[in-house]
Amino acid sequence: MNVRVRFAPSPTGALHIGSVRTALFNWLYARHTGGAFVLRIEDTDVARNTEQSLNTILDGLKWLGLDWDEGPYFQSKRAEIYRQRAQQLRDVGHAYERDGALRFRMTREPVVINDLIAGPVTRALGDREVSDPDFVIVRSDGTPVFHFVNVVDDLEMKITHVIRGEDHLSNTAKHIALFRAFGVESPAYAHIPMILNVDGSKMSKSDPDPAKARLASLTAYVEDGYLPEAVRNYLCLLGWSPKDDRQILPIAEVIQKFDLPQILRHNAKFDVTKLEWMNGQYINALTSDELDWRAATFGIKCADAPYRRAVLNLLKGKISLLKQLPERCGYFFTEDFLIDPAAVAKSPVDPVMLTKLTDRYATLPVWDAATLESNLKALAGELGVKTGQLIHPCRLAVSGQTVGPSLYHMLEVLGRDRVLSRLRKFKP
RNA sequence: GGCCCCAUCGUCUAGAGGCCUAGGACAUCAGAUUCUCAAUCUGGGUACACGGGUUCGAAUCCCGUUGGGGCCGCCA
Repeated sequence: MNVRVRFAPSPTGALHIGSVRTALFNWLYARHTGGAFVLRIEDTDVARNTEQSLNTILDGLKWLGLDWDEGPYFQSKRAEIYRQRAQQLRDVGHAYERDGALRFRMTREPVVINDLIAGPVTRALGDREVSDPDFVIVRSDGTPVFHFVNVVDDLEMKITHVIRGEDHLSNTAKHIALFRAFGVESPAYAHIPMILNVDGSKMSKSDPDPAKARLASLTAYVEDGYLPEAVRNYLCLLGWSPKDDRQILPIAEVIQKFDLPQILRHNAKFDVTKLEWMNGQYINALTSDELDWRAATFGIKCADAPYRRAVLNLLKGKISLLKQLPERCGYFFTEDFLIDPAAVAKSPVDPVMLTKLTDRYATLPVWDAATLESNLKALAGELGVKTGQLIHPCRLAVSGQTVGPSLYHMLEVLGRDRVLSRLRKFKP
């Protein structure tokens, strides 16, 4: 069978992280089967749609590397198709008008949904549905409703597998009834469980808690300096597993192993802490080139490219988010860096010793980490002090902080001129 | 209220009746190491929701309870 799947978001604000996972699973399944990944924009609710949020969707998918094979199709441009399909339902007696709206004559019998993930589900009518099982498919203003256009498009676009959030599982009975009314078989369904906040609440873009609301949008991860590969990898592991003990997986391997029946049936909680760890792993694995251009988007700009790269290389093992870069490496790029008062209080500086270190460093024939280390240690020995008594003040003088990369490597990268001038200028 | 889905460490998961005194990862705690730690390494603690069955044997199968989630719109 020629697999055709689709991602069908509605352009209302930011792209929800749960939608992103739905898109990812659709994409994975398409790539796994060699099928087509179709992008369809469900913009039938004119009042809520914006042009900007369409771009948010497209940019988000591109950022994650989820390329689509067809579309985007816009429901707002397919009115004629819906009009004809509505007429078809009228003709076969499955739709009737009431109060100016067109209603679908829904089956009263329980509907069996053979879900690829949840298994066979028998959906009976609820109490409120029993009293009025039929539902509106075209509003009195003539615009079609979600359940209707969703089914019509899946039919017209020859979608073979509908992979979507579990929030649609109950609605699927309506969709299957609609397909039957059209006289065709419904596509296969795969309802993937939801992702929730760690506290079990729903991830909502409009959560009253701003921190939680932020976590629900893909934008937050882009802004915070997550790598798309890391976000994608983390999302793959929410409800799916390679079944060995690895966490970091090349996407090609996920594509090869991914399949619908092994998707877990229970909801997953979104643990941003683990994602951040994973992001650190991905950052650390970045090549110098990749890190360089990504850092540029986080404000790391310095005309001296070799120096800039050396700095980034030094820092990359110590950060887990790209947005940490400016604060962690600011002192590499300016002489006007801040001397942290707390750091001064923490490690008292003996100016005499610092001067001796400066003098010794000034005479070094070569300037590399090994030489800097051996000389500092030798001086500490001559002065009868612990290396730490030279190291900490030195770190403070050249960086203004108590934490940072290995001192000798840091000095090597900073270079002789910067180091000596900072040591001479420093006043505790 | 009705209908539907689900239930292994705090979190993501491995586990498809004996290999489980339940494995891995994140987090956490302790120790080690280096000049610092937000790095690295080592080690520890922590889970089969509960109650009934079925079976020689159940985390794994069945039923119930409890708990969580979803849907019942002229929103998507």
